[in-house]
Amino acid sequence: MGRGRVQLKRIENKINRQVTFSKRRSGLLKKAHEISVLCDAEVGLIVFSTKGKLFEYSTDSCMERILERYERYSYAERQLNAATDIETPGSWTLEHAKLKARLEVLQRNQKHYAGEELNTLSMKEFQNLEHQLDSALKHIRSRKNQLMHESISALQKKDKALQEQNNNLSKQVINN
Amino acid sequence: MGRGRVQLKRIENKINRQVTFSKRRSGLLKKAHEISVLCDAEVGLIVFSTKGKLFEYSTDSCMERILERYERYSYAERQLNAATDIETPGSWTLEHAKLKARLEVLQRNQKHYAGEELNTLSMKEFQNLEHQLDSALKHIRSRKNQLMHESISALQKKDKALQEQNNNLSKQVINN
DNA sequence: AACTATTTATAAGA
DNA sequence: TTCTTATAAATAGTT
Repeated sequence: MGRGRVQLKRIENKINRQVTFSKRRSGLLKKAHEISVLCDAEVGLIVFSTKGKLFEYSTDSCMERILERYERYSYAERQLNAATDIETPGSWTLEHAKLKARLEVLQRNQKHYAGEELNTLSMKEFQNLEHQLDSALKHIRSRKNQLMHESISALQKKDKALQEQNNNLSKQVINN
Repeated sequence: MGRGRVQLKRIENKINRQVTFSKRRSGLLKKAHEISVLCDAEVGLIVFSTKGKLFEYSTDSCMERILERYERYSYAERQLNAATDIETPGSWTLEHAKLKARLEVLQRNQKHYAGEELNTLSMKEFQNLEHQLDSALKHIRSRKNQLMHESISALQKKDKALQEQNNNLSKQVINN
Protein backbone atom coordinates (compact mmCIF):
# COMPACT_ATOMS: atom_id res chain seq x y z
CA MET A 1 0.00 0.00 0.00
CA GLY A 2 2.34 2.62 -1.06
CA ARG A 3 4.98 3.42 -3.54
CA GLY A 4 7.01 0.34 -2.92
CA ARG A 5 6.47 -3.26 -2.09
CA VAL A 6 6.87 -4.05 1.55
CA GLN A 7 9.42 -6.62 2.69
CA LEU A 8 8.29 -8.36 5.82
CA LYS A 9 11.35 -7.67 7.91
CA ARG A 10 12.48 -5.12 10.47
CA ILE A 11 12.97 -1.65 9.00
CA GLU A 12 16.57 -0.86 9.82
CA ASN A 13 16.43 2.91 9.36
CA LYS A 14 15.34 4.27 12.70
CA ILE A 15 13.45 7.28 11.37
CA ASN A 16 11.56 5.27 8.77
CA ARG A 17 10.72 2.67 11.36
CA GLN A 18 9.34 5.31 13.70
CA VAL A 19 7.27 6.94 10.95
CA THR A 20 5.93 3.64 9.67
CA PHE A 21 5.09 2.63 13.20
CA SER A 22 3.10 5.77 13.73
CA LYS A 23 1.17 5.38 10.48
CA ARG A 24 0.49 1.68 10.79
CA ARG A 25 -0.39 1.94 14.43
CA SER A 26 -3.22 4.32 13.74
CA GLY A 27 -4.36 2.12 10.87
CA LEU A 28 -4.34 -0.93 13.09
CA LEU A 29 -6.27 0.75 15.89
CA LYS A 30 -8.80 2.00 13.38
CA LYS A 31 -9.32 -1.44 11.92
CA ALA A 32 -9.62 -2.99 15.34
CA HIS A 33 -12.38 -0.51 16.11
CA GLU A 34 -14.08 -1.12 12.78
CA ILE A 35 -14.28 -4.91 13.10
CA SER A 36 -15.52 -4.45 16.63
CA VAL A 37 -18.40 -2.21 15.54
CA LEU A 38 -19.21 -3.75 12.17
CA CYS A 39 -19.11 -7.36 13.28
CA ASP A 40 -20.19 -6.99 16.89
CA ALA A 41 -16.91 -8.51 18.09
CA GLU A 42 -15.04 -7.89 21.31
CA VAL A 43 -11.51 -6.75 20.59
CA GLY A 44 -8.49 -6.05 22.73
CA LEU A 45 -5.35 -4.69 21.13
CA ILE A 46 -2.11 -3.90 22.92
CA VAL A 47 0.92 -2.41 21.18
CA PHE A 48 4.27 -1.62 22.73
CA SER A 49 6.64 0.46 20.64
CA THR A 50 10.34 -0.38 20.53
CA LYS A 51 10.86 2.24 23.17
CA GLY A 52 8.26 0.65 25.42
CA LYS A 53 5.43 3.12 24.97
CA LEU A 54 1.97 1.61 25.23
CA PHE A 55 -0.90 2.02 22.78
CA GLU A 56 -4.14 0.18 23.15
CA TYR A 57 -7.65 -0.29 21.88
CA SER A 58 -10.45 -2.21 23.46
CA THR A 59 -14.13 -2.57 22.70
CA ASP A 60 -16.11 -0.34 25.09
CA SER A 61 -12.81 0.92 26.51
CA CYS A 62 -12.76 -1.96 28.91
CA MET A 63 -9.57 -3.93 28.50
CA GLU A 64 -9.91 -5.59 31.89
CA ARG A 65 -13.11 -7.27 30.85
CA ILE A 66 -11.53 -8.63 27.71
CA LEU A 67 -8.40 -9.83 29.45
CA GLU A 68 -10.50 -11.61 32.03
CA ARG A 69 -12.51 -13.27 29.34
CA TYR A 70 -9.28 -14.25 27.64
CA GLU A 71 -7.88 -15.74 30.79
CA ARG A 72 -10.93 -17.86 31.27
CA TYR A 73 -9.92 -19.50 27.99
CA SER A 74 -6.47 -20.31 29.30
CA TYR A 75 -7.72 -21.73 32.56
CA ALA A 76 -5.69 -24.90 32.25
CA GLU A 77 -2.53 -22.90 31.86
CA ARG A 78 -3.26 -20.83 34.92
CA GLN A 79 -3.90 -23.94 36.97
CA LEU A 80 -0.48 -25.17 35.98
CA ASN A 81 1.04 -21.95 37.24
CA ALA A 82 -0.90 -22.19 40.45
CA ALA A 83 0.37 -25.72 41.04
CA THR A 84 3.95 -24.60 40.55
CA ASP A 85 3.45 -21.75 42.97
CA ILE A 86 2.16 -24.00 45.70
CA GLU A 87 5.06 -26.39 45.25
CA THR A 88 7.51 -23.54 45.77
CA PRO A 89 7.47 -22.66 49.47
CA GLY A 90 8.76 -19.29 50.54
CA SER A 91 8.06 -16.41 52.86
CA TRP A 92 5.59 -15.00 50.36
CA THR A 93 3.58 -18.14 49.92
CA LEU A 94 0.94 -17.52 52.54
CA GLU A 95 0.17 -13.95 51.63
CA HIS A 96 0.28 -14.88 48.02
CA ALA A 97 -2.23 -17.66 48.45
CA LYS A 98 -4.52 -15.34 50.39
CA LEU A 99 -4.32 -12.72 47.68
CA LYS A 100 -5.17 -15.31 45.08
CA ALA A 101 -8.15 -16.54 47.03
CA ARG A 102 -9.53 -13.02 47.47
CA LEU A 103 -8.93 -12.38 43.83
CA GLU A 104 -10.93 -15.44 42.82
CA VAL A 105 -13.85 -14.42 44.97
CA LEU A 106 -13.85 -10.92 43.53
CA GLN A 107 -13.55 -12.25 39.99
CA ARG A 108 -16.51 -14.53 40.49
CA ASN A 109 -18.56 -11.66 41.90
CA GLN A 110 -17.50 -9.50 39.01
CA LYS A 111 -18.74 -12.09 36.55
CA HIS A 112 -22.07 -12.29 38.30
CA TYR A 113 -22.32 -8.53 38.17
CA ALA A 114 -21.64 -8.73 34.47
CA GLY A 115 -24.45 -11.23 34.04
CA GLU A 116 -22.15 -14.18 33.38
CA GLU A 117 -21.78 -17.63 34.91
CA LEU A 118 -25.16 -17.48 36.54
CA ASN A 119 -25.79 -21.22 36.46
CA THR A 120 -24.32 -21.80 39.89
CA LEU A 121 -26.65 -19.40 41.69
CA SER A 122 -29.74 -20.43 43.58
CA MET A 123 -33.05 -18.65 43.08
CA LYS A 124 -32.56 -16.69 46.26
CA GLU A 125 -29.08 -15.59 45.25
CA PHE A 126 -30.59 -14.50 41.97
CA GLN A 127 -33.11 -12.31 43.70
CA ASN A 128 -30.33 -10.76 45.76
CA LEU A 129 -28.17 -10.10 42.76
CA GLU A 130 -31.05 -8.64 40.81
CA HIS A 131 -31.94 -6.36 43.67
CA GLN A 132 -28.33 -5.24 44.12
CA LEU A 133 -27.88 -4.46 40.45
CA ASP A 134 -31.19 -2.67 40.28
CA SER A 135 -30.33 -0.40 43.18
CA ALA A 136 -26.81 0.19 41.86
CA LEU A 137 -28.30 1.23 38.54
CA LYS A 138 -30.64 3.63 40.31
CA HIS A 139 -27.72 5.17 42.20
CA ILE A 140 -25.73 5.54 39.05
CA ARG A 141 -28.55 7.08 37.08
CA SER A 142 -29.37 9.55 39.80
CA ARG A 143 -25.70 10.51 40.11
CA LYS A 144 -25.49 10.88 36.34
CA ASN A 145 -28.51 13.12 36.37
CA GLN A 146 -26.98 15.23 39.09
CA LEU A 147 -23.75 15.55 37.12
CA MET A 148 -25.61 16.60 34.00
CA HIS A 149 -27.60 19.22 35.89
CA GLU A 150 -24.44 20.59 37.44
CA SER A 151 -22.81 20.68 34.08
CA ILE A 152 -25.77 22.56 32.61
CA SER A 153 -25.88 25.14 35.39
CA ALA A 154 -22.14 25.72 35.07
CA LEU A 155 -22.56 26.34 31.37
CA GLN A 156 -25.52 28.67 31.91
CA LYS A 157 -23.55 30.64 34.47
CA LYS A 158 -20.61 30.92 32.09
CA ASP A 159 -22.97 31.95 29.31
CA LYS A 160 -24.50 34.67 31.43
CA ALA A 161 -21.10 36.03 32.43
CA LEU A 162 -20.00 36.13 28.81
CA GLN A 163 -23.15 37.95 27.70
CA GLU A 164 -22.66 40.57 30.37
CA GLN A 165 -19.07 41.03 29.37
CA ASN A 166 -20.24 41.36 25.79
CA ASN A 167 -22.74 44.04 26.73
CA ASN A 168 -20.12 46.01 28.58
CA LEU A 169 -17.72 45.81 25.67
CA SER A 170 -20.44 46.93 23.27
CA LYS A 171 -21.14 49.97 25.39
CA GLN A 172 -17.47 50.89 25.42
CA VAL A 173 -17.34 50.61 21.64
CA ILE A 174 -20.37 52.89 21.30
CA ASN A 175 -18.95 55.43 23.75
CA ASN A 176 -15.67 55.66 21.80
CA MET B 1 -12.04 -1.03 0.59
CA GLY B 2 -14.39 -2.70 -1.70
CA ARG B 3 -17.23 -2.03 -3.97
CA GLY B 4 -19.12 0.15 -1.57
CA ARG B 5 -18.38 2.73 1.07
CA VAL B 6 -18.43 1.32 4.54
CA GLN B 7 -20.75 2.72 7.22
CA LEU B 8 -19.29 2.39 10.68
CA LYS B 9 -22.17 0.57 12.30
CA ARG B 10 -23.14 -2.98 13.10
CA ILE B 11 -23.90 -5.02 9.98
CA GLU B 12 -27.44 -6.23 10.56
CA ASN B 13 -27.46 -9.05 8.02
CA LYS B 14 -26.10 -12.05 9.87
CA ILE B 15 -24.47 -13.70 6.88
CA ASN B 16 -22.77 -10.52 5.72
CA ARG B 17 -21.58 -9.85 9.24
CA GLN B 18 -20.07 -13.32 9.51
CA VAL B 19 -18.34 -13.03 6.12
CA THR B 20 -17.01 -9.56 6.85
CA PHE B 21 -15.81 -10.73 10.23
CA SER B 22 -13.89 -13.58 8.69
CA LYS B 23 -12.25 -11.35 6.07
CA ARG B 24 -11.43 -8.45 8.34
CA ARG B 25 -10.20 -10.72 11.08
CA SER B 26 -7.54 -12.20 8.84
CA GLY B 27 -6.64 -8.71 7.62
CA LEU B 28 -6.33 -7.46 11.17
CA LEU B 29 -4.17 -10.37 12.30
CA LYS B 30 -1.95 -9.89 9.28
CA LYS B 31 -1.48 -6.20 9.97
CA ALA B 32 -0.77 -6.88 13.61
CA HIS B 33 1.97 -9.27 12.56
CA GLU B 34 3.34 -6.80 10.02
CA ILE B 35 3.69 -3.88 12.40
CA SER B 36 5.25 -6.21 14.91
CA VAL B 37 7.96 -7.33 12.46
CA LEU B 38 8.48 -4.12 10.50
CA CYS B 39 8.58 -1.78 13.47
CA ASP B 40 9.99 -4.11 16.09
CA ALA B 41 6.90 -3.64 18.25
CA GLU B 42 5.34 -6.04 20.71
CA VAL B 43 1.71 -6.70 19.84
CA GLY B 44 -1.09 -8.58 21.51
CA LEU B 45 -4.43 -8.90 19.75
CA ILE B 46 -7.48 -10.67 21.12
CA VAL B 47 -10.70 -11.00 19.19
CA PHE B 48 -13.89 -12.64 20.35
CA SER B 49 -16.55 -13.24 17.72
CA THR B 50 -20.21 -12.59 18.51
CA LYS B 51 -20.54 -16.28 19.24
CA GLY B 52 -17.67 -16.16 21.68
CA LYS B 53 -14.99 -17.85 19.61
CA LEU B 54 -11.46 -16.65 20.33
CA PHE B 55 -8.89 -15.51 17.79
CA GLU B 56 -5.56 -14.11 18.79
CA TYR B 57 -2.20 -12.88 17.63
CA SER B 58 0.80 -12.11 19.72
CA THR B 59 4.39 -11.27 18.94
CA ASP B 60 6.49 -14.41 19.42
CA SER B 61 3.28 -16.30 20.17
CA CYS B 62 3.56 -15.36 23.78
CA MET B 63 0.41 -13.61 24.90
CA GLU B 64 1.07 -14.15 28.58
CA ARG B 65 4.27 -12.14 28.36
CA ILE B 66 2.47 -9.25 26.70
CA LEU B 67 -0.40 -9.31 29.15
CA GLU B 68 2.05 -9.29 32.03
CA ARG B 69 3.83 -6.33 30.53
CA TYR B 70 0.50 -4.63 29.99
CA GLU B 71 -0.60 -5.10 33.55
CA ARG B 72 2.72 -3.98 34.89
CA TYR B 73 2.54 -0.90 32.70
CA SER B 74 -1.04 -0.13 33.54
CA TYR B 75 -1.29 -0.72 37.22
CA ALA B 76 1.97 -1.51 38.92
CA GLU B 77 4.74 0.22 37.05
CA ARG B 78 5.76 2.45 39.92
CA GLN B 79 5.93 -0.21 42.56
CA LEU B 80 7.82 -2.52 40.26
CA ASN B 81 10.40 0.02 39.21
CA ALA B 82 10.96 0.89 42.83
CA ALA B 83 11.05 -2.64 44.11
CA THR B 84 12.62 -4.75 41.42
CA ASP B 85 15.02 -3.70 38.75
CA ILE B 86 16.74 -7.04 38.54
CA GLU B 87 13.91 -9.46 39.22
CA THR B 88 12.94 -11.56 36.26
CA PRO B 89 9.29 -11.93 35.19
CA GLY B 90 7.58 -14.74 37.03
CA SER B 91 9.47 -14.00 40.21
CA TRP B 92 7.54 -13.78 43.43
CA THR B 93 7.77 -10.05 43.69
CA LEU B 94 6.47 -9.42 40.23
CA GLU B 95 3.71 -11.94 40.57
CA HIS B 96 2.80 -10.47 43.91
CA ALA B 97 2.69 -6.88 42.67
CA LYS B 98 0.61 -8.00 39.73
CA LEU B 99 -1.90 -9.73 41.97
CA LYS B 100 -2.15 -6.72 44.23
CA ALA B 101 -2.69 -4.41 41.30
CA ARG B 102 -5.37 -6.58 39.85
CA LEU B 103 -7.06 -6.87 43.19
CA GLU B 104 -7.20 -3.10 43.49
CA VAL B 105 -8.75 -2.76 40.07
CA LEU B 106 -11.34 -5.39 40.85
CA GLN B 107 -12.19 -3.82 44.18
CA ARG B 108 -12.69 -0.46 42.54
CA ASN B 109 -14.85 -2.01 39.84
CA GLN B 110 -16.84 -3.83 42.48
CA LYS B 111 -17.60 -0.57 44.23
CA HIS B 112 -18.67 0.99 41.00
CA TYR B 113 -20.91 -1.95 40.29
CA ALA B 114 -22.44 -1.47 43.69
CA GLY B 115 -23.04 2.19 42.91
CA GLU B 116 -20.34 3.46 45.28
CA GLU B 117 -17.42 5.83 44.86
CA LEU B 118 -18.76 7.22 41.66
CA ASN B 119 -17.22 10.65 42.09
CA THR B 120 -14.05 9.72 40.26
CA LEU B 121 -15.76 8.65 37.06
CA SER B 122 -16.02 10.81 33.97
CA MET B 123 -19.30 11.21 32.13
CA LYS B 124 -18.18 8.72 29.50
CA GLU B 125 -17.21 6.16 32.09
CA PHE B 126 -20.63 6.69 33.61
CA GLN B 127 -22.33 5.90 30.37
CA ASN B 128 -20.23 2.74 30.04
CA LEU B 129 -21.00 1.63 33.55
CA GLU B 130 -24.69 2.33 33.19
CA HIS B 131 -24.79 0.39 29.95
CA GLN B 132 -22.92 -2.54 31.44
CA LEU B 133 -25.17 -2.72 34.46
CA ASP B 134 -28.26 -2.39 32.34
CA SER B 135 -27.28 -5.25 30.10
CA ALA B 136 -26.20 -7.37 33.06
CA LEU B 137 -29.58 -6.81 34.65
CA LYS B 138 -31.32 -7.86 31.45
CA HIS B 139 -29.25 -11.05 31.33
CA ILE B 140 -30.04 -11.82 34.91
CA ARG B 141 -33.76 -11.19 34.58
CA SER B 142 -34.05 -13.28 31.46
CA ARG B 143 -32.15 -16.12 33.12
CA LYS B 144 -34.36 -15.83 36.18
CA ASN B 145 -37.44 -15.99 34.01
CA GLN B 146 -36.12 -19.08 32.31
CA LEU B 147 -35.40 -20.75 35.64
CA MET B 148 -38.89 -19.98 36.92
CA HIS B 149 -40.50 -21.37 33.80
CA GLU B 150 -38.44 -24.52 34.04
CA SER B 151 -39.34 -24.85 37.66
CA ILE B 152 -43.05 -24.46 36.88
CA SER B 153 -43.04 -27.03 34.11
CA ALA B 154 -41.17 -29.47 36.30
CA LEU B 155 -43.81 -29.07 39.01
CA GLN B 156 -46.67 -29.44 36.54
CA LYS B 157 -45.15 -32.62 35.18
CA LYS B 158 -44.71 -34.02 38.65
CA ASP B 159 -48.26 -33.04 39.52
CA LYS B 160 -49.64 -34.82 36.49
CA ALA B 161 -47.68 -37.97 37.27
CA LEU B 162 -48.95 -37.98 40.85
CA GLN B 163 -52.56 -37.55 39.80
CA GLU B 164 -52.28 -40.45 37.41
CA GLN B 165 -50.75 -42.61 40.09
CA ASN B 166 -53.55 -41.59 42.40
CA ASN B 167 -56.17 -42.59 39.86
CA ASN B 168 -54.57 -45.96 39.40
CA LEU B 169 -54.42 -46.56 43.12
CA SER B 170 -58.09 -45.55 43.51
CA LYS B 171 -59.12 -48.09 40.88
CA GLN B 172 -57.20 -50.80 42.66
CA VAL B 173 -58.92 -49.94 45.92
CA ILE B 174 -62.35 -50.10 44.26
CA ASN B 175 -61.58 -53.43 42.61
CA ASN B 176 -60.53 -54.99 45.91
C1' DA C 1 2.29 17.24 8.45
C1' DA C 2 0.65 16.95 3.47
C1' DC C 3 0.71 14.76 -0.83
C1' DT C 4 0.19 11.11 -4.29
C1' DA C 5 1.46 6.95 -6.73
C1' DT C 6 0.81 2.42 -5.67
C1' DT C 7 -0.20 -1.39 -3.18
C1' DT C 8 -3.37 -3.73 -0.29
C1' DA C 9 -7.76 -4.84 1.69
C1' DT C 10 -12.17 -5.98 0.99
C1' DA C 11 -17.52 -5.57 -0.50
C1' DA C 12 -20.18 -7.47 -3.60
C1' DG C 13 -20.95 -10.79 -6.97
C1' DA C 14 -20.38 -15.54 -8.90
C1' DT D 1 -16.93 -21.65 1.44
C1' DT D 2 -13.72 -19.89 -2.06
C1' DC D 3 -12.55 -17.06 -6.11
C1' DT D 4 -12.86 -12.98 -8.70
C1' DT D 5 -12.98 -8.20 -9.50
C1' DA D 6 -14.09 -3.38 -9.00
C1' DT D 7 -13.30 -0.08 -5.82
C1' DA D 8 -12.21 1.95 -1.36
C1' DA D 9 -8.62 2.50 1.90
C1' DA D 10 -3.97 2.39 3.60
C1' DT D 11 0.45 3.73 3.25
C1' DA D 12 5.69 4.17 1.30
C1' DG D 13 8.24 7.38 -0.42
C1' DT D 14 8.39 12.15 -1.32
C1' DT D 15 7.94 17.29 -0.50
